[in-house]
Amino acid sequence: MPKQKDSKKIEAIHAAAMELVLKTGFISLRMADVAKQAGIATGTLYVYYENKEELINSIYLDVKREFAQLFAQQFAPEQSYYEIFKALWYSYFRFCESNPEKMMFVEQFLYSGYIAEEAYLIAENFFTPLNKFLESGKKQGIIKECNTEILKSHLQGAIHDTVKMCRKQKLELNEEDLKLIFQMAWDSVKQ
Amino acid sequence: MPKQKDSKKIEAIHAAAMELVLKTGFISLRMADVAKQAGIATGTLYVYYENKEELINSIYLDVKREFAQLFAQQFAPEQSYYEIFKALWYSYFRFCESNPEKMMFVEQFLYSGYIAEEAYLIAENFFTPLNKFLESGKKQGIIKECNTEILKSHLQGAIHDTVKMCRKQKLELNEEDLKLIFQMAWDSVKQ
DNA sequence: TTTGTTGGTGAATATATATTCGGTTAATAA
DNA sequence: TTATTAACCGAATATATATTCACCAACAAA
Repeated sequence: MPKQKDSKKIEAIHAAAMELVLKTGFISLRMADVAKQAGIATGTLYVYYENKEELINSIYLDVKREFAQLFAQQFAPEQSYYEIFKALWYSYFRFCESNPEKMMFVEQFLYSGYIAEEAYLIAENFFTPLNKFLESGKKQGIIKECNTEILKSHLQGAIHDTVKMCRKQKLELNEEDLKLIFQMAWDSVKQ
Repeated sequence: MPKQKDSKKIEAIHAAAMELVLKTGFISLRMADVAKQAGIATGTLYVYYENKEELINSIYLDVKREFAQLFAQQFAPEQSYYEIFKALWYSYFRFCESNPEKMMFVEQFLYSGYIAEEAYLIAENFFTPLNKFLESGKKQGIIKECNTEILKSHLQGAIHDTVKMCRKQKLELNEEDLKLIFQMAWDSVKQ
Protein backbone atom coordinates (compact mmCIF):
# COMPACT_ATOMS: atom_id res chain seq x y z
CA MET A 1 0.00 0.00 0.00
CA PRO A 2 2.55 2.58 0.98
CA LYS A 3 5.69 3.84 -0.60
CA GLN A 4 8.54 1.35 -0.68
CA LYS A 5 12.03 1.83 0.69
CA ASP A 6 14.55 2.55 -1.99
CA SER A 7 17.52 0.18 -2.13
CA LYS A 8 19.42 2.70 -4.21
CA LYS A 9 19.26 5.06 -1.23
CA ILE A 10 20.98 2.54 0.99
CA GLU A 11 23.78 2.27 -1.55
CA ALA A 12 24.01 6.03 -1.77
CA ILE A 13 24.11 6.41 2.01
CA HIS A 14 26.86 3.81 2.38
CA ALA A 15 28.91 5.30 -0.42
CA ALA A 16 28.47 8.80 1.00
CA ALA A 17 29.59 7.79 4.48
CA MET A 18 32.68 6.01 3.21
CA GLU A 19 33.58 8.84 0.90
CA LEU A 20 33.46 11.27 3.81
CA VAL A 21 35.55 9.03 6.06
CA LEU A 22 38.19 8.78 3.36
CA LYS A 23 38.23 12.51 2.67
CA THR A 24 37.91 14.11 6.07
CA GLY A 25 38.45 11.34 8.60
CA PHE A 26 36.04 9.51 10.79
CA ILE A 27 35.90 12.13 13.55
CA SER A 28 34.09 14.49 11.27
CA LEU A 29 31.56 11.95 10.03
CA ARG A 30 28.34 13.84 10.70
CA MET A 31 24.88 12.56 9.99
CA ALA A 32 23.92 15.84 8.32
CA ASP A 33 26.95 15.61 6.03
CA VAL A 34 26.23 12.00 5.13
CA ALA A 35 22.69 12.96 4.17
CA LYS A 36 23.85 15.91 2.12
CA GLN A 37 26.48 13.85 0.29
CA ALA A 38 23.89 11.14 -0.38
CA GLY A 39 21.47 13.73 -1.74
CA ILE A 40 18.74 13.17 0.83
CA ALA A 41 17.39 14.92 3.93
CA THR A 42 18.90 14.29 7.35
CA GLY A 43 15.68 12.86 8.68
CA THR A 44 15.58 10.25 5.92
CA LEU A 45 18.65 8.58 7.38
CA TYR A 46 16.45 7.64 10.31
CA VAL A 47 13.95 5.95 8.05
CA TYR A 48 16.67 3.50 7.10
CA TYR A 49 18.62 3.27 10.35
CA GLU A 50 17.74 3.51 14.01
CA ASN A 51 20.75 5.71 14.74
CA LYS A 52 24.34 6.47 13.79
CA GLU A 53 25.72 3.34 15.42
CA GLU A 54 23.39 1.09 13.44
CA LEU A 55 24.29 2.88 10.22
CA ILE A 56 27.97 2.35 10.84
CA ASN A 57 27.60 -1.31 11.75
CA SER A 58 25.50 -1.86 8.67
CA ILE A 59 28.20 -0.40 6.44
CA TYR A 60 30.85 -2.42 8.25
CA LEU A 61 29.10 -5.72 7.60
CA ASP A 62 28.37 -4.76 4.03
CA VAL A 63 31.96 -3.92 3.21
CA LYS A 64 33.38 -6.89 5.07
CA ARG A 65 31.11 -9.14 3.03
CA GLU A 66 32.45 -7.56 -0.13
CA PHE A 67 36.03 -8.15 1.01
CA ALA A 68 35.26 -11.75 1.85
CA GLN A 69 33.74 -12.37 -1.58
CA LEU A 70 37.16 -11.78 -3.08
CA PHE A 71 38.21 -15.08 -1.52
CA ALA A 72 35.10 -17.04 -2.42
CA GLN A 73 35.79 -17.43 -6.12
CA GLN A 74 36.30 -20.93 -7.50
CA PHE A 75 39.54 -21.96 -9.16
CA ALA A 76 40.28 -24.51 -11.84
CA PRO A 77 41.64 -27.74 -10.34
CA GLU A 78 44.77 -27.59 -12.46
CA GLN A 79 45.93 -24.32 -10.89
CA SER A 80 48.78 -24.67 -8.45
CA TYR A 81 48.61 -23.43 -4.87
CA TYR A 82 51.05 -20.67 -5.78
CA GLU A 83 48.93 -19.55 -8.72
CA ILE A 84 45.80 -19.36 -6.61
CA PHE A 85 47.62 -17.52 -3.83
CA LYS A 86 48.94 -15.05 -6.36
CA ALA A 87 45.51 -14.48 -7.90
CA LEU A 88 43.97 -13.93 -4.46
CA TRP A 89 46.73 -11.60 -3.33
CA TYR A 90 46.50 -9.48 -6.48
CA SER A 91 42.74 -9.30 -6.32
CA TYR A 92 42.88 -8.17 -2.67
CA PHE A 93 45.62 -5.62 -3.32
CA ARG A 94 43.83 -4.18 -6.35
CA PHE A 95 40.56 -4.01 -4.48
CA CYS A 96 42.18 -1.97 -1.72
CA GLU A 97 43.85 0.28 -4.26
CA SER A 98 40.62 0.91 -6.15
CA ASN A 99 38.39 1.16 -3.10
CA PRO A 100 40.45 2.93 -0.47
CA GLU A 101 37.27 4.31 1.10
CA LYS A 102 36.15 0.75 1.89
CA MET A 103 39.51 -0.28 3.27
CA MET A 104 39.77 2.82 5.42
CA PHE A 105 36.24 2.49 6.70
CA VAL A 106 36.56 -1.03 8.06
CA GLU A 107 39.99 -0.27 9.46
CA GLN A 108 39.09 2.92 11.20
CA PHE A 109 35.80 1.80 12.66
CA LEU A 110 37.04 -1.53 13.99
CA TYR A 111 38.75 0.32 16.83
CA SER A 112 36.38 3.27 17.00
CA GLY A 113 34.17 1.99 19.76
CA TYR A 114 31.26 2.07 17.33
CA ILE A 115 31.46 -1.48 16.11
CA ALA A 116 29.24 -3.89 18.03
CA GLU A 117 30.99 -7.10 19.08
CA GLU A 118 28.26 -9.03 17.29
CA ALA A 119 28.93 -7.39 13.94
CA TYR A 120 32.62 -8.12 14.36
CA LEU A 121 32.02 -11.81 15.00
CA ILE A 122 29.62 -12.15 12.09
CA ALA A 123 32.17 -10.55 9.79
CA GLU A 124 34.92 -12.88 10.97
CA ASN A 125 32.87 -15.84 9.75
CA PHE A 126 32.86 -14.48 6.23
CA PHE A 127 36.50 -15.45 6.01
CA THR A 128 36.31 -19.19 6.52
CA PRO A 129 37.11 -19.91 2.86
CA LEU A 130 40.34 -17.96 3.22
CA ASN A 131 41.16 -19.73 6.48
CA LYS A 132 40.61 -23.10 4.79
CA PHE A 133 42.84 -22.13 1.91
CA LEU A 134 45.69 -21.11 4.20
CA GLU A 135 45.31 -24.23 6.32
CA SER A 136 45.47 -26.48 3.28
CA GLY A 137 48.70 -24.74 2.29
CA LYS A 138 50.16 -25.57 5.67
CA LYS A 139 49.07 -29.23 5.45
CA GLN A 140 50.72 -29.53 2.04
CA GLY A 141 53.93 -28.08 3.44
CA ILE A 142 53.76 -25.16 1.00
CA ILE A 143 53.43 -22.36 3.51
CA LYS A 144 54.78 -21.89 7.01
CA GLU A 145 53.27 -23.71 10.00
CA CYS A 146 52.01 -20.52 11.56
CA ASN A 147 48.75 -19.65 13.29
CA THR A 148 46.22 -18.76 10.60
CA GLU A 149 45.20 -15.50 12.25
CA ILE A 150 48.83 -14.42 12.33
CA LEU A 151 49.29 -15.28 8.67
CA LYS A 152 46.23 -13.22 7.76
CA SER A 153 47.29 -10.25 9.87
CA HIS A 154 50.74 -10.31 8.37
CA LEU A 155 49.49 -10.35 4.80
CA GLN A 156 46.66 -7.91 5.36
CA GLY A 157 48.69 -5.46 7.43
CA ALA A 158 51.41 -5.27 4.80
CA ILE A 159 48.91 -4.64 2.01
CA HIS A 160 46.86 -2.06 3.90
CA ASP A 161 49.83 -0.05 5.09
CA THR A 162 51.39 -0.10 1.65
CA VAL A 163 48.22 1.16 0.01
CA LYS A 164 47.75 3.83 2.68
CA MET A 165 51.33 5.00 2.35
CA CYS A 166 51.06 5.24 -1.44
CA ARG A 167 47.97 7.41 -1.12
CA LYS A 168 49.53 9.64 1.49
CA GLN A 169 52.76 10.09 -0.45
CA LYS A 170 51.06 10.14 -3.85
CA LEU A 171 53.23 7.26 -4.97
CA GLU A 172 51.99 5.54 -8.13
CA LEU A 173 52.82 1.85 -8.34
CA ASN A 174 53.77 0.29 -11.66
CA GLU A 175 53.75 -3.39 -12.61
CA GLU A 176 57.35 -3.82 -11.46
CA ASP A 177 56.58 -2.44 -8.01
CA LEU A 178 53.57 -4.68 -7.68
CA LYS A 179 55.62 -7.73 -8.64
CA LEU A 180 58.12 -6.89 -5.92
CA ILE A 181 55.46 -6.31 -3.29
CA PHE A 182 53.81 -9.58 -4.16
CA GLN A 183 57.19 -11.32 -4.00
CA MET A 184 57.64 -9.97 -0.48
CA ALA A 185 54.24 -11.30 0.54
CA TRP A 186 54.86 -14.72 -0.96
CA ASP A 187 58.37 -14.98 0.49
CA SER A 188 57.00 -14.17 3.91
CA VAL A 189 54.51 -17.03 3.96
CA LYS A 190 56.14 -19.70 1.79
CA GLN A 191 57.83 -22.58 3.61
CA MET B 1 57.87 34.66 40.48
CA PRO B 2 54.74 32.66 39.79
CA LYS B 3 54.03 29.00 39.79
CA GLN B 4 55.82 26.99 37.10
CA LYS B 5 54.28 24.62 34.60
CA ASP B 6 54.60 21.04 35.71
CA SER B 7 56.27 18.68 33.24
CA LYS B 8 54.81 15.72 35.10
CA LYS B 9 51.36 17.02 34.16
CA ILE B 10 52.20 16.89 30.49
CA GLU B 11 53.24 13.29 30.87
CA ALA B 12 50.05 12.54 32.77
CA ILE B 13 47.90 14.23 30.14
CA HIS B 14 49.56 12.34 27.30
CA ALA B 15 49.30 9.03 29.10
CA ALA B 16 45.67 9.70 29.98
CA ALA B 17 44.69 10.53 26.41
CA MET B 18 46.38 7.46 24.99
CA GLU B 19 44.90 5.21 27.64
CA LEU B 20 41.43 6.44 26.75
CA VAL B 21 41.99 6.00 23.02
CA LEU B 22 43.09 2.43 23.61
CA LYS B 23 40.18 1.61 25.91
CA THR B 24 37.23 3.38 24.33
CA GLY B 25 38.35 4.46 20.88
CA PHE B 26 39.26 7.86 19.55
CA ILE B 27 35.70 9.00 18.84
CA SER B 28 34.98 9.14 22.53
CA LEU B 29 38.15 11.03 23.43
CA ARG B 30 36.68 13.93 25.41
CA MET B 31 38.66 16.74 26.95
CA ALA B 32 36.77 16.39 30.23
CA ASP B 33 37.61 12.68 30.36
CA VAL B 34 41.27 13.29 29.58
CA ALA B 35 41.44 15.77 32.44
CA LYS B 36 39.70 13.43 34.85
CA GLN B 37 41.94 10.51 33.92
CA ALA B 38 44.99 12.73 34.32
CA GLY B 39 43.77 13.89 37.72
CA ILE B 40 43.45 17.57 36.86
CA ALA B 41 40.67 20.04 36.10
CA THR B 42 39.34 20.46 32.58
CA GLY B 43 40.44 24.07 32.46
CA THR B 44 44.02 23.11 33.26
CA LEU B 45 44.29 21.35 29.90
CA TYR B 46 44.04 24.77 28.31
CA VAL B 47 46.99 26.03 30.33
CA TYR B 48 49.15 23.49 28.52
CA TYR B 49 47.45 23.41 25.12
CA GLU B 50 45.62 25.92 22.97
CA ASN B 51 42.91 23.41 22.08
CA LYS B 52 42.17 19.76 21.44
CA GLU B 53 43.89 19.71 18.08
CA GLU B 54 47.12 21.03 19.54
CA LEU B 55 47.00 18.48 22.34
CA ILE B 56 46.60 15.66 19.88
CA ASN B 57 49.37 16.84 17.59
CA SER B 58 51.66 17.22 20.57
CA ILE B 59 51.03 13.64 21.62
CA TYR B 60 51.53 12.47 18.06
CA LEU B 61 54.96 14.06 17.76
CA ASP B 62 55.95 12.84 21.19
CA VAL B 63 55.08 9.23 20.49
CA LYS B 64 56.54 9.26 17.01
CA ARG B 65 59.80 10.49 18.47
CA GLU B 66 59.76 7.61 20.91
CA PHE B 67 59.19 5.15 18.09
CA ALA B 68 62.00 6.65 16.09
CA GLN B 69 64.40 6.38 19.01
CA LEU B 70 64.11 2.62 18.78
CA PHE B 71 66.06 2.86 15.53
CA ALA B 72 68.65 5.34 16.72
CA GLN B 73 70.67 2.99 18.89
CA GLN B 74 74.28 2.29 17.97
CA PHE B 75 75.46 -1.19 17.11
CA ALA B 76 78.84 -2.85 17.50
CA PRO B 77 80.70 -2.92 14.17
CA GLU B 78 81.14 -6.67 14.31
CA GLN B 79 77.38 -7.30 14.19
CA SER B 80 76.07 -8.53 10.87
CA TYR B 81 73.29 -6.78 8.94
CA TYR B 82 71.00 -9.67 9.78
CA GLU B 83 71.75 -9.40 13.50
CA ILE B 84 71.05 -5.69 13.55
CA PHE B 85 67.86 -6.12 11.54
CA LYS B 86 66.73 -8.80 13.96
CA ALA B 87 67.50 -6.64 16.99
CA LEU B 88 65.61 -3.70 15.50
CA TRP B 89 62.63 -5.82 14.49
CA TYR B 90 62.34 -7.40 17.92
CA SER B 91 62.67 -4.10 19.69
CA TYR B 92 59.93 -2.57 17.51
CA PHE B 93 57.63 -5.56 17.93
CA ARG B 94 58.11 -5.68 21.69
CA PHE B 95 57.56 -1.94 21.97
CA CYS B 96 54.22 -2.24 20.17
CA GLU B 97 53.24 -5.20 22.33
CA SER B 98 54.09 -3.38 25.57
CA ASN B 99 52.74 0.01 24.53
CA PRO B 100 49.65 -0.70 22.48
CA GLU B 101 48.18 2.65 23.51
CA LYS B 102 51.04 4.41 21.74
CA MET B 103 50.78 2.28 18.64
CA MET B 104 47.01 2.74 18.45
CA PHE B 105 47.24 6.46 19.03
CA VAL B 106 49.57 7.25 16.16
CA GLU B 107 47.72 4.87 13.88
CA GLN B 108 44.27 6.15 14.60
CA PHE B 109 45.06 9.83 14.54
CA LEU B 110 47.10 9.78 11.36
CA TYR B 111 43.87 9.45 9.39
CA SER B 112 41.60 11.22 11.84
CA GLY B 113 41.66 14.61 10.24
CA TYR B 114 43.22 15.99 13.42
CA ILE B 115 46.85 15.65 12.45
CA ALA B 116 48.35 18.79 10.95
CA GLU B 117 50.35 18.16 7.80
CA GLU B 118 53.29 19.88 9.45
CA ALA B 119 53.38 17.48 12.40
CA TYR B 120 53.25 14.58 9.97
CA LEU B 121 56.22 15.85 7.99
CA ILE B 122 58.28 16.55 11.09
CA ALA B 123 57.62 13.04 12.34
CA GLU B 124 58.67 11.52 9.03
CA ASN B 125 62.10 13.05 9.45
CA PHE B 126 62.63 11.19 12.71
CA PHE B 127 63.04 8.05 10.67
CA THR B 128 66.06 8.91 8.54
CA PRO B 129 68.31 6.51 10.50
CA LEU B 130 65.96 3.67 9.64
CA ASN B 131 65.82 4.75 6.00
CA LYS B 132 69.62 4.80 5.85
CA PHE B 133 69.82 1.35 7.37
CA LEU B 134 67.40 -0.12 4.84
CA GLU B 135 69.14 1.62 1.95
CA SER B 136 72.52 0.26 2.99
CA GLY B 137 70.99 -3.22 3.03
CA LYS B 138 69.88 -2.72 -0.54
CA LYS B 139 73.32 -1.46 -1.64
CA GLN B 140 74.97 -4.50 -0.09
CA GLY B 141 72.55 -6.79 -1.92
CA ILE B 142 71.23 -8.18 1.35
CA ILE B 143 67.67 -7.01 1.03
CA LYS B 144 65.38 -6.52 -1.95
CA GLU B 145 65.75 -3.56 -4.28
CA CYS B 146 62.44 -2.07 -3.28
CA ASN B 147 61.33 1.49 -2.54
CA THR B 148 62.23 2.26 1.07
CA GLU B 149 58.77 3.55 1.93
CA ILE B 150 57.26 0.32 0.67
CA LEU B 151 59.69 -1.75 2.70
CA LYS B 152 58.81 0.19 5.83
CA SER B 153 55.07 -0.05 5.23
CA HIS B 154 55.32 -3.75 4.64
CA LEU B 155 57.26 -4.40 7.84
CA GLN B 156 55.29 -1.98 9.97
CA GLY B 157 51.88 -3.02 8.68
CA ALA B 158 52.58 -6.67 9.39
CA ILE B 159 53.73 -5.93 12.93
CA HIS B 160 50.91 -3.55 13.79
CA ASP B 161 48.15 -5.78 12.47
CA THR B 162 49.60 -8.81 14.22
CA VAL B 163 49.77 -7.01 17.56
CA LYS B 164 46.26 -5.62 17.13
CA MET B 165 44.87 -9.02 16.21
CA CYS B 166 46.52 -10.66 19.24
CA ARG B 167 44.95 -8.09 21.55
CA LYS B 168 41.52 -8.44 19.97
CA GLN B 169 41.59 -12.24 20.07
CA LYS B 170 43.45 -12.44 23.38
CA LEU B 171 46.15 -14.50 21.76
CA GLU B 172 49.34 -14.79 23.83
CA LEU B 173 52.50 -15.17 21.78
CA ASN B 174 55.29 -17.43 22.98
CA GLU B 175 58.92 -17.41 21.90
CA GLU B 176 58.21 -19.92 19.13
CA ASP B 177 55.48 -17.73 17.65
CA LEU B 178 57.72 -14.69 17.75
CA LYS B 179 60.51 -16.56 15.99
CA LEU B 180 58.12 -17.51 13.22
CA ILE B 181 56.73 -14.00 12.87
CA PHE B 182 60.23 -12.60 12.68
CA GLN B 183 61.14 -15.23 10.10
CA MET B 184 58.23 -14.07 7.97
CA ALA B 185 59.39 -10.47 8.20
CA TRP B 186 62.98 -11.33 7.32
CA ASP B 187 61.99 -13.63 4.47
CA SER B 188 59.86 -10.87 3.02
CA VAL B 189 62.69 -8.36 2.77
CA LYS B 190 65.77 -10.49 2.29
CA GLN B 191 67.13 -10.76 -1.24
C1' DT C 1 -10.71 8.07 -7.53
C1' DT C 2 -10.23 7.74 -2.82
C1' DT C 3 -7.88 6.41 1.21
C1' DG C 4 -4.46 4.58 4.19
C1' DT C 5 0.23 4.00 4.94
C1' DT C 6 4.90 4.78 4.86
C1' DG C 7 8.71 7.35 2.65
C1' DG C 8 10.59 11.77 2.70
C1' DT C 9 11.61 16.57 4.50
C1' DG C 10 14.24 20.04 7.17
C1' DA C 11 13.58 23.10 10.87
C1' DA C 12 13.30 22.57 15.84
C1' DT C 13 14.99 20.22 19.90
C1' DA C 14 17.82 17.69 22.82
C1' DT C 15 22.17 16.48 23.97
C1' DA C 16 26.93 16.19 24.16
C1' DT C 17 31.28 18.33 24.37
C1' DA C 18 34.92 22.03 23.62
C1' DT C 19 36.21 26.20 25.52
C1' DT C 20 36.03 30.22 28.58
C1' DC C 21 36.36 32.79 32.76
C1' DG C 22 36.09 34.68 37.47
C1' DG C 23 37.89 33.24 41.51
C1' DT C 24 41.57 30.64 44.30
C1' DT C 25 46.07 28.80 45.33
C1' DA C 26 50.94 28.23 45.33
C1' DA C 27 55.54 29.30 43.90
C1' DT C 28 58.95 32.76 43.49
C1' DA C 29 61.39 37.34 43.83
C1' DA C 30 61.95 41.26 46.50
C1' DT D 1 57.21 38.40 55.03
C1' DT D 2 54.79 40.26 51.30
C1' DA D 3 53.65 41.17 46.50
C1' DT D 4 53.18 39.33 42.13
C1' DT D 5 52.01 36.38 38.80
C1' DA D 6 50.67 32.32 36.51
C1' DA D 7 48.98 27.68 37.51
C1' DC D 8 44.85 25.61 38.73
C1' DC D 9 39.96 24.92 39.40
C1' DG D 10 35.17 23.70 37.83
C1' DA D 11 30.86 25.70 36.90
C1' DA D 12 28.96 28.41 33.15
C1' DT D 13 28.81 29.19 28.24
C1' DA D 14 29.16 28.46 23.52
C1' DT D 15 29.00 25.41 20.02
C1' DA D 16 28.42 21.43 17.43
C1' DT D 17 25.83 17.51 16.21
C1' DA D 18 22.46 13.52 16.78
C1' DT D 19 17.75 12.87 16.86
C1' DT D 20 12.85 14.07 16.68
C1' DC D 21 8.61 15.57 14.76
C1' DA D 22 4.86 17.93 12.42
C1' DC D 23 3.88 18.11 7.88
C1' DC D 24 3.91 16.80 2.90
C1' DA D 25 4.25 13.44 -1.07
C1' DA D 26 3.97 9.18 -3.41
C1' DC D 27 2.48 4.82 -3.94
C1' DA D 28 -0.72 0.71 -3.64
C1' DA D 29 -4.96 -1.32 -2.42
C1' DA D 30 -9.90 -0.68 -2.21
